[in-house]
Amino acid sequence: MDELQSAGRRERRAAARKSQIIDAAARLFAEKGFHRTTTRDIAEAADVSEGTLYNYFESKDDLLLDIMDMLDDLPSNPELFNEAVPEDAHEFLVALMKGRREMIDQYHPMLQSVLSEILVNPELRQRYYTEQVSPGVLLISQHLQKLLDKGQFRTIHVPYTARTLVALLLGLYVLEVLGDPLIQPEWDELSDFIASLLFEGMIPVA
Amino acid sequence: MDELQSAGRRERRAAARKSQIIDAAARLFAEKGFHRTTTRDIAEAADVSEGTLYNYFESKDDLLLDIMDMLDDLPSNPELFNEAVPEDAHEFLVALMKGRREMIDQYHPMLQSVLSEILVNPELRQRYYTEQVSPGVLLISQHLQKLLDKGQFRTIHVPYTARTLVALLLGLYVLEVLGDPLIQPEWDELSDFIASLLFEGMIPVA
Amino acid sequence: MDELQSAGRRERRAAARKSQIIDAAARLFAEKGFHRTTTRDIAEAADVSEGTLYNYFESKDDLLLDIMDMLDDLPSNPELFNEAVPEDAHEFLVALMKGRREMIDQYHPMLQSVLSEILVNPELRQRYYTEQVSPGVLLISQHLQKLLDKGQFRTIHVPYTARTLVALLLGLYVLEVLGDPLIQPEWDELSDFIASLLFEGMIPVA
Amino acid sequence: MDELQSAGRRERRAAARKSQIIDAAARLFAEKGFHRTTTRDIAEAADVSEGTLYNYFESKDDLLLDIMDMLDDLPSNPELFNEAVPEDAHEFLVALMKGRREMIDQYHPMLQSVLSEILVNPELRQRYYTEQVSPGVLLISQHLQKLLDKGQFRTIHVPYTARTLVALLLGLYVLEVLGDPLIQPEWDELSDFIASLLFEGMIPVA
DNA sequence: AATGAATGAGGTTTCATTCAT
DNA sequence: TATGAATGAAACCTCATTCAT
Repeated sequence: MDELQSAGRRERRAAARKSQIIDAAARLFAEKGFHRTTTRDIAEAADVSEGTLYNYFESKDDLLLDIMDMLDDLPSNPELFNEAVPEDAHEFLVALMKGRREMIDQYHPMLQSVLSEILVNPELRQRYYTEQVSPGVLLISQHLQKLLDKGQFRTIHVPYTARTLVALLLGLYVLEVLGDPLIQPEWDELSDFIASLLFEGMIPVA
Repeated sequence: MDELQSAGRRERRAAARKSQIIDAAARLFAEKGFHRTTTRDIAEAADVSEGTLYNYFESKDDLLLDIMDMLDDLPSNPELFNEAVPEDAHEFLVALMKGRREMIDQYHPMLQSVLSEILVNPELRQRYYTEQVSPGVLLISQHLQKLLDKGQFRTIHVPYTARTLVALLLGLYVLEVLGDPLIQPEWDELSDFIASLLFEGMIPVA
Repeated sequence: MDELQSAGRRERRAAARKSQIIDAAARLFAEKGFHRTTTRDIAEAADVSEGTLYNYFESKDDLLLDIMDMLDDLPSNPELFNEAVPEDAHEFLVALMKGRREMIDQYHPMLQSVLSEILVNPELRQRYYTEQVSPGVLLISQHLQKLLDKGQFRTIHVPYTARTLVALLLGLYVLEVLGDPLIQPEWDELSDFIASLLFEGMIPVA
Repeated sequence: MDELQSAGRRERRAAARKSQIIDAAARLFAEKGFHRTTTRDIAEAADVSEGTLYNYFESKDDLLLDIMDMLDDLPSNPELFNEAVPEDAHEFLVALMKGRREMIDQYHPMLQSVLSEILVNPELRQRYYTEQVSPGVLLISQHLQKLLDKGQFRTIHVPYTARTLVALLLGLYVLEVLGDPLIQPEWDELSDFIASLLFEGMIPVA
């Protein structure tokens, strides 16, 4: 039992180290990009030696993959969808964006660092699409279908709508990263506005 | 006149070389990313020596900046907006997306290579926001205002709407880059769908 | 105490490495000049890898500056002057030249490598003048003044005399470097000769 | 005769070009050193194209050798010695230094650029010693001998004296190059002082 | 004879990774 | 397990030289 305990402690310590390193790395990757961040930078930011990095990660590339893994395991998204399925369509979209906001706030460095590399690394790209985007589209599609079944929408093309929503979320994030001063501070208002835009349309009523 | 001629020819040759190099570089940057592309790669792809690269560009970074400059000078966007202002709001959005499609098709490598770096290079990011995103938002805002004045819309929040549209365009592009198989082939249908979504809304007509 | 010991050992090893590299570099610089010596040459001569050079020196230029720093810290010169002030003027000059000889013998590669660059590098030149030449002139001036006060000389122009001596020492070194076969082997005789030349003059005694 | 004339003109033009290039090169070599001066720098300073350099010089190294050749052909030194042999020893030294001054003033860039390289290039070094230093020492020795024969000196060791003088001249030049503010402006006074120092000595008369 | 674009060898420097302590 | 000095491959870039015009 002593062994088990110490083994457990060791594991916890190891996990803590790992996340300490990942946090530091993700922050730096987001700030300066994966390639402009040296392993020395990471080691210093994580307050370990360079050698130690390699006790926890096979390589610098591996570190990035582990950051992606973390994003896979995020509880936020699935939970949001599985637990509370708002009856109201407007509420659904607002909730979707609220969840998105929380995710961004919490994992912004990871998201940004990963997104940049994904755009130019075919391997990562495919993995990200398969593990993140595609499931996201599917999940939204299912919800849309449910809402459709409940008669909340006029007949719409579900795959198109799902992609429109995903694109919108992605695009807002990119716009925010690019420095648009409006997105982050007015997220709630924007959510509300977009929801009404999408559901009520822009055309003047009669 | 002989001198003028040969000077003109030389200039044209130089410009041709420059664009030959830029094309090769942009393609490689899009494929493997800026940092995984070596100057040797670029030289080989452009069928010149590495030394020659530096007769036309100060540095590898400068090459990326020059690619950005090219995007600034794109005629497509301004033209689209200045010439034909569709009376109809639906037409407007469809035209907007058509123009976007053409731009992507023609400059895809440049866009992709630049976007990746922008996300993690504060300097580039600000420049891109100032020179591309911000003017884009403004242009769309003005058009929306015109259409609003003509009574084509119910009262909407113009800055929010403009950002929604820009985010949508950006997001669709990112989604396409990430490998979504639906975006590019069904762009026209998607355009039409999005237009009707935004204008008529999703709510079933009473 | 264990830590202190290992820290001390590490420091000593680092200092040893540094001087091992500096020695190799100075030798090569003296042989072939700073610019014809590659970092690879230095690495090989110092029996380390090229990468290791950069763990100890910021750049190749920095290596040269560090060689200059070493010359600043030479104990020989100050000691010579501070300790034994020969009463006799003749003895003074002979001692001066003896000290010079020892310095040359010990630091010849450093001196030669530095001198060549100094001649064509304004920045280095100024630094060398300020840190080496000027203090040297001052020191000699002070000694001359003392000897003058003691009535060992007829009235002379101290600044001119100091410069004459410094120029003579510099010139003899250059002459030796240029390959004059007489300077180095007959240094002692030459010292004696120069001393008597300067003090007794060339004119036949009435 | 027409041909001869044009051939002559061509030759003169070619010689002019050559000296135009040499002047520019020597100036730059003196300013920044041989190795920090690029062929492009030289071409620009000489107002020709880089290609043209190679119509007049085999290589950049060759350019330096040609600068050395120029120094060989200097009329000043031989003339000084051959023509006026001052009867008076004091006058002799003053004249020697005056000639030296003129040579420095006129050929300073060449001298400085060549000297720096000589210090670290064994081949150049030997050539310079053989062609410049050694003959200089010899010439001075002969004059000293003549003066000695005339009874102007007490018995001195001629080779040592000659080297002392050459070292002094060399050293003063180096001191000047290093930035000593006194040498160049007070050259005449210094000459006079050194002459009296060497001939009358420093010892107080009786 | 003059040009200057093209070349490519070779230089300095960086940095991910290893390994002895 | 943690360290950090050592490594060396490979990157970017320079520049003397060539050659078609």
